[in-house]
Amino acid sequence: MSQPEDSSIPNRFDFAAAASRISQRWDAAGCWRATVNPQRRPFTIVIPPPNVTGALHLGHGLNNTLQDVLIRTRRMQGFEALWVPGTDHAGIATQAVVERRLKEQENLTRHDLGREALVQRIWQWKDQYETRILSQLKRMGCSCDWDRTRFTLDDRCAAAVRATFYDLFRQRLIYRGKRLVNWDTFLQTAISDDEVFNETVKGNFWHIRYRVIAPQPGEPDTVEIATTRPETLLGDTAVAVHPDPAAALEHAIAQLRDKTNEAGERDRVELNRQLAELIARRDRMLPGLLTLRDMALAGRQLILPLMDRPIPLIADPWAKPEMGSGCVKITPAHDANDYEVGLRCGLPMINILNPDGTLNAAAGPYQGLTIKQARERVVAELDVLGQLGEVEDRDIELPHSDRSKTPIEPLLADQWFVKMDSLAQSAIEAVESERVKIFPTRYRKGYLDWLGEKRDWPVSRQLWWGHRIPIWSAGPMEPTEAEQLASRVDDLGIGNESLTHILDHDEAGQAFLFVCLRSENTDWENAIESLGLTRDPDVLDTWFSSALWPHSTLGWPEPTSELDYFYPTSTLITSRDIITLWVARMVLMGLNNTGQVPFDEVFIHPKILDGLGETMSKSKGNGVDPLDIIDKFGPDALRFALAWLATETQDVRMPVQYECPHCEKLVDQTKKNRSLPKIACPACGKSFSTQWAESAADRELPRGAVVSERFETARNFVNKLWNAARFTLLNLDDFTPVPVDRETLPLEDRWLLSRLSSVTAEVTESLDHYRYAEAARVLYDFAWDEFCSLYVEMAKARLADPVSRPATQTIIAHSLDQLLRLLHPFMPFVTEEIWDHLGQVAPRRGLTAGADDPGPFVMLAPWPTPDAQDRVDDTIERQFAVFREVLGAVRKIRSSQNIAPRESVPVSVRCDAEIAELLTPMKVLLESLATANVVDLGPQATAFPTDAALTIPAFDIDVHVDLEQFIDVDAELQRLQRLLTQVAKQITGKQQKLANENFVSRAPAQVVDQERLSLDELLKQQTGLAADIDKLQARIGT
RNA sequence: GGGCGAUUAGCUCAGUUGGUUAGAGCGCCACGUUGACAUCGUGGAGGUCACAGAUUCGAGUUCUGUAUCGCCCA
Repeated sequence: MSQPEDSSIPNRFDFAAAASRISQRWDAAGCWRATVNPQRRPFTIVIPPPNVTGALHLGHGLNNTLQDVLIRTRRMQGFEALWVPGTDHAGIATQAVVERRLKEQENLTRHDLGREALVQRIWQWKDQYETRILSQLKRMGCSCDWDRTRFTLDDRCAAAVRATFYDLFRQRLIYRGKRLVNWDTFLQTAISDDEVFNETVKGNFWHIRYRVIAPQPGEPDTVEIATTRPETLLGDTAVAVHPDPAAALEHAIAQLRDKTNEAGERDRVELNRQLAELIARRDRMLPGLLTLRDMALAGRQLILPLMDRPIPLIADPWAKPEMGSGCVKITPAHDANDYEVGLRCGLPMINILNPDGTLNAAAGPYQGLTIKQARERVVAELDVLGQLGEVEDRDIELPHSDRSKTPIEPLLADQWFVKMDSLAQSAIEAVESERVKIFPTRYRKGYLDWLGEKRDWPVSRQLWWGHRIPIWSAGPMEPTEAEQLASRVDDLGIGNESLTHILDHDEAGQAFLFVCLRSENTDWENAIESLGLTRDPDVLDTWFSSALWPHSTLGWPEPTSELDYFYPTSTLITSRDIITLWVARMVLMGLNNTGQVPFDEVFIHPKILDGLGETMSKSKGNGVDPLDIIDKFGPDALRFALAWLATETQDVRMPVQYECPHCEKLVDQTKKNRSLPKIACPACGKSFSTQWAESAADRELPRGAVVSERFETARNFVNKLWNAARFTLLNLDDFTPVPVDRETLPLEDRWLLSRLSSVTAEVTESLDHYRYAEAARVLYDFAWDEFCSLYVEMAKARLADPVSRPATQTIIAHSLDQLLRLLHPFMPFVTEEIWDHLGQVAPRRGLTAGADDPGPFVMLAPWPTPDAQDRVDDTIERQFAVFREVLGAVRKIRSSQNIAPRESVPVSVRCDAEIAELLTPMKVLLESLATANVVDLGPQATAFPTDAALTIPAFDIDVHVDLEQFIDVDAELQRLQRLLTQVAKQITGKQQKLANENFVSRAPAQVVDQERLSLDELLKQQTGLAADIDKLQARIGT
């Protein structure tokens, strides 16, 4: 054996140096590049484009690791594998971030800057973070086709957006309408329902009396309502009472009664009390409510306080007789429910708000006030008038903008909508028919339910950052005037492939002309504007462009060869929170634009939570930068750990610590410190910086690495692989592949090849079904417990023997080669680095005659397939299972006796003839791995005079160790007693089971037999143990 | 209020169709360092599988209910 000498291979994998070197090699060779290649089957993934609001965190780390594992596997499997990278402009989020900084750092608003300058600023921000994000992905090893990097606001995406908008507009699937939107008064834009969160705040419930105009005898002269937003009464257009209060109350009572009957003992008291109260309420209030109902039907009107405007008393089921006074004020322009009432009853809708949240002219004397000021004045003046009733304190669920964190005002506004009816239906059918398969399948329901509501999609955003809506409009005007204008637009001669328009009318009969242009063209735009049309100032919802991502990135609407070849894409890998916002919309837009689904499969992966169980997010500051982990543990450890954790049902909890760069103490990340730019170490008192450091002073501090013990396992695994490879490489210095005759190979070689086949099949199968964690576990266990701990150990002796050395080298080189391929998708850097070294000492390797040239990159090497020759050999795998049991038994006895590792012990193994035959050729292995001397093996083997024994009941084997030289009687007695207790417990259990008539008669005979057999074995074991104990005690006695 | 998921060792998580003694990593204990690896090796301790019922010869696994936590929707 050539002595493994001090070589150039270090005993730790220097991932920092290797990673950049390997990345450069991949880049130079274009390993990640995909081209239209009819010789191969395509496999395509589009990245869920990270938004450019900020840098990536571990959630993205997981998402992109899983994509890269898949794309690397498919590439090795011979597919033309394309992974399209890119980023998302994230309209409102990015603009909000930039605006916030503008305010903080320069005390300027976007209006101070103007549209063009603000957009300029946002582009700068985008450039900075796009660079950051792409470099994060590259350092993680993501094998995207970087030449195809896209941005949702780039020219190609813009062309796709324009073409889509034009098409939908022409199909009348885009329309303009007045809708109640969530108005963010801070950002001055409408935001979608998905960007709203509810927060409970302390507020009041004001009771207000409205006077009745000309009440008839027996009728009240005021009607009381209650509201949490008294200032909105300025926009009231009605007060409602329930049309059938008696029935409504009976219904409420019946419901409560049912609930009471079903409730448990504990809740019943409270429910009964509520029930009594409700019945009392009915008795007390019903006559009054009936009167009010009749008044409404008779057309009675009220005087709106402060505005002195008559408004009708109406009958509408929105008024709940079981709540408050039973009457409710109706403000259709500022409340979603009231809006519905307004539509039902044909009420006027009076908008009292300006975009900035101050009141407008419709609020009369209150014009110009903020909402808060108006509220105070309205309440004060009502009080003076004597129309203010009770004022209650109350917790109120108030919608807030997720973007500005300020309260939302519901506001009636002109918006563009996408009509969802047929589009949503197509996306529903795509999933129901399994043209798009969603994994895990439980996520189908949410997708289908959401689409099933078919709510029209408001796509206008009152922002400056985004795809500007390609609509020019004129109006209101007389219909004839509009028609004339339309024909003048036609006369521009742009052609109806590029320009389309519609005429619309409002309730008052006034006309509007809307012109849509299919592509960007300054001349046409100028011509249209010279006719007096003006361009819509709004931009489109970000998701509009994201919805096109799978086809726009491949060139649509141009009929590119890429689109033809790579589309539909194969798999989309994303996280569950955007199934509706994004996945559903991609499906329906893909179908509309291309007639095909955008992807065949969707895999939804778990989320990474912080140590407190909260999702990581940029705004919370608990996001861990993957680069921190890479710096500390290496990119392979990051990836392997994330894949290892990505099981199907559980989100991943990831407690992290900062490592103080001064004293190396770990500081837990907490709610308090997680968003600070610098942290003072509680141990040594010195400060260090975090990823949030911005000021020059903070940046000068040494950086505190973010660590988590959850990456250590993977880091250690990388190192284990590295060292197993190092051992192999050091033993291949004189290597030339030799032909291998499988039939005559030593047992351990055949075992390893069989295991390699099993593992290949398991890993391939797991990855095909997105079971990343399972694949990672199988590889980890195989590489560590079987390849390293067993095979490498067994190979040591054979490598030392010149006769067996060449064949052993051939097998170990081949096995390492295969293992590297299987691990490559998870750990691309360390495997590529080892591959390079392996290529130098074993440029040709493998088991076929003459061996193969495996090529310069494992990244491009063919994925292993278990072929017929390497078939799984169950007999050998069982044989090794027996062997490992025997090995473990010897080691356990040694350990319990504290026998020094170097001391060889005599061993005798009693077993049946068949097992003896299996184990005999493995005697040498047993002796070397257990430091033992096997003196007897077979049915005739017996105990030693001074003996320690362990029974392996599953195989009916007794392992004896001669303790003559080593006996520690007390230790041995202790061990035996412990065993005896365990065995006795099991015996009792089995005896009870077998005494059970039901079990014996009803369980399958096979199971019963097995129980009998194992009871017999246990009893034998018990007898043996008792005898051993007696013997030892006798020994003490003598 | 509706939907989905979770609850297994001190911590973070596996556990396939119900069937021997419920596993892993980390942490803990004991022993071990002259050659691949201390980012290591060998062995050990540690679990009423959230709780209560039901089905079954047999339940971590199936069903029902309860509690707690998380996410989504209203």
